[in-house]
Amino acid sequence: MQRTLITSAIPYINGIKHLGNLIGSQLPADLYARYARARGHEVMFICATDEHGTPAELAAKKAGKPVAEYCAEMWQVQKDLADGFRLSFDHFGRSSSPQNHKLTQHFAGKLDEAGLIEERSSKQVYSNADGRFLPDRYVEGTCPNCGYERARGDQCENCTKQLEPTDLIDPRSAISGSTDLEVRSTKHLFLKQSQLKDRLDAWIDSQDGWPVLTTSIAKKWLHDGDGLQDRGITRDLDWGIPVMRGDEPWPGMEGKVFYVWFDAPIEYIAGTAEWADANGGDWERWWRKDKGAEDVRYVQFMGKDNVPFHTLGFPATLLGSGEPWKTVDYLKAFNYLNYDGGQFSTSQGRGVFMDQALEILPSDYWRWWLLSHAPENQDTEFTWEAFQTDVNKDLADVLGNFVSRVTKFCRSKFGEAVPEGGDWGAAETALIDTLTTRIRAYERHMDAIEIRKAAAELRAIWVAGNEYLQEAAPWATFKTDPEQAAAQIRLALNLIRLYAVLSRPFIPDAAAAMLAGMQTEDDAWPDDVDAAVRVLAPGHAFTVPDVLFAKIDDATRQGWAERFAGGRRE
RNA sequence: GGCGGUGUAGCUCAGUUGGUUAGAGCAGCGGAAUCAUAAUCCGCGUGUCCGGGGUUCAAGUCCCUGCACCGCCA
Repeated sequence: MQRTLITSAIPYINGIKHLGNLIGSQLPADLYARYARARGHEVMFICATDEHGTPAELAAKKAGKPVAEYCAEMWQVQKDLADGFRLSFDHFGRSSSPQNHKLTQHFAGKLDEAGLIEERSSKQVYSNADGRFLPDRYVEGTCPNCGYERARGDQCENCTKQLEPTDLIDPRSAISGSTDLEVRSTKHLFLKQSQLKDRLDAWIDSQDGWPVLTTSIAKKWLHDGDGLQDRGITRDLDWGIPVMRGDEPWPGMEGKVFYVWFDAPIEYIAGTAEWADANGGDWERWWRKDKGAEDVRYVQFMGKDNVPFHTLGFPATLLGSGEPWKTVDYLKAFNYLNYDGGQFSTSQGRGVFMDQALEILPSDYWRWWLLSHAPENQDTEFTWEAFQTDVNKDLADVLGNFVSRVTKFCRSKFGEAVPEGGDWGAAETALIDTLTTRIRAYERHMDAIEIRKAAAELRAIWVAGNEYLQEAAPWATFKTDPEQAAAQIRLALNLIRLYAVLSRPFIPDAAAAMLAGMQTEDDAWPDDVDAAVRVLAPGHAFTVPDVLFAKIDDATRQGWAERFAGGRRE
């Protein structure tokens, strides 16, 4: 049995994600996971929340809660939304889990053993009023270059000049506004990625068929300027994974935690360990090549902004450890989804967020539109007009109406059971040939994770059913040859089951409703299409399903467009 | 500023290693059908493939250059 490990980039704990985030990793990962399962793969699909770092601390403070409590609550919120979108994770973990603490500390220890960790001193701004070190971006002040008064310590947003916090004039804490700041010396651990440059380069070269978007980003970071830079992997914060060398204390690092970007990808592994602890499974056979993971195919999904960390940062951790960890085999990166002529904006509340989306429509509408327009090759535009016409046409008219016309016609002429009698002829053979060709193409596109092409093929498969009905015209043949009409409608009823199986990765709820209507649990993949359209035998009872997809009318669409134009209130 | 990406039909997008009259869906126009969520099916595209050079027997597809938009810069 083919084994497939799938991870989606883990969403940050701070707040509800918008549809652009959803289509950038979690949703396509779910599509692939569902497809792989349908094809009989053994699948492990892992996602989690990314919980550490200063933004989480500040969000908790704003909410007036301890950070651990805040994260626990927000994890539940994100978990519920993931369920609402039918994201079929085998486990939705937390980067703050004990399993991740242990693994992150383990990796740090191994990297140190390999001579890849170096302690370095640096100067950093300390805020006496806040009682903490301030990350560069949380120091504000006047830009020495352009005089902008709200420049951040890493960069001036006004003139884009790269800055050091100590460059700022009249610096203050962005957290409290306090000007009681001082520069203190502090020690941090650095991962000497520069020493791994050639190994990473060779590793990337050895990958077959990676998307251009992926390799070009990775290569740029490897070769641009001075090449791959060493990276600080610790921070002076309270909230995070305490710095330890495996199980041992790390002298000089007391009170410090690992940087969120170091521990976050390790959560892919730790999340699998969380799954194993909860379900009694074995996580190492997914991740350790010496313990059974040699035959695993590992596929990652992420937005393009995440590519450097997955092609270089995380592999540096895995390869540098000197242990036989499973590394990614195929990495699928996405561009951005824009919203009605601009960007989705979390800060401005512009666009549709996951909770709002589920409030106004069932998840299948969103899943279908987003996946069939996935920003695979370039940024893609979401407009309400396009969403309305596409969803109405594809889901309500082409697919939903097909189910209606077939089941209702049968009910009125033959009753609610698959009719018997009659024979199939040239038209039926031609349809089965067409479907076979298209289903094989659909499989190729899904195997290659070419999502838009797969969606287009699936739609064409739906259309083929309508074409057949139009040509066969059972409503006409019924008048002259009821037996032939019975044979025709028998095939059409079987198409509903077939469509449910094929469509389930995209629209799981509608697919379930279709199978329920056909009163069958046979969801076998149609390796043999001719056999697949004979599963529902004469006499098999069915029910007419409710309308699968209600249409979106113009007034409703306009209302949504106005409601989501901006200014979401938290 | 540096780097990267994008620019193809009214709209959203496909166009493999350069090779027959540049494609799909939607929208639009015309027709057929009437089982169905006024839902379906068929037919219809003379598009400076952003502009300008160049390589080639042949370029949307390669090279140079200009323009526009977008992103990234740890």
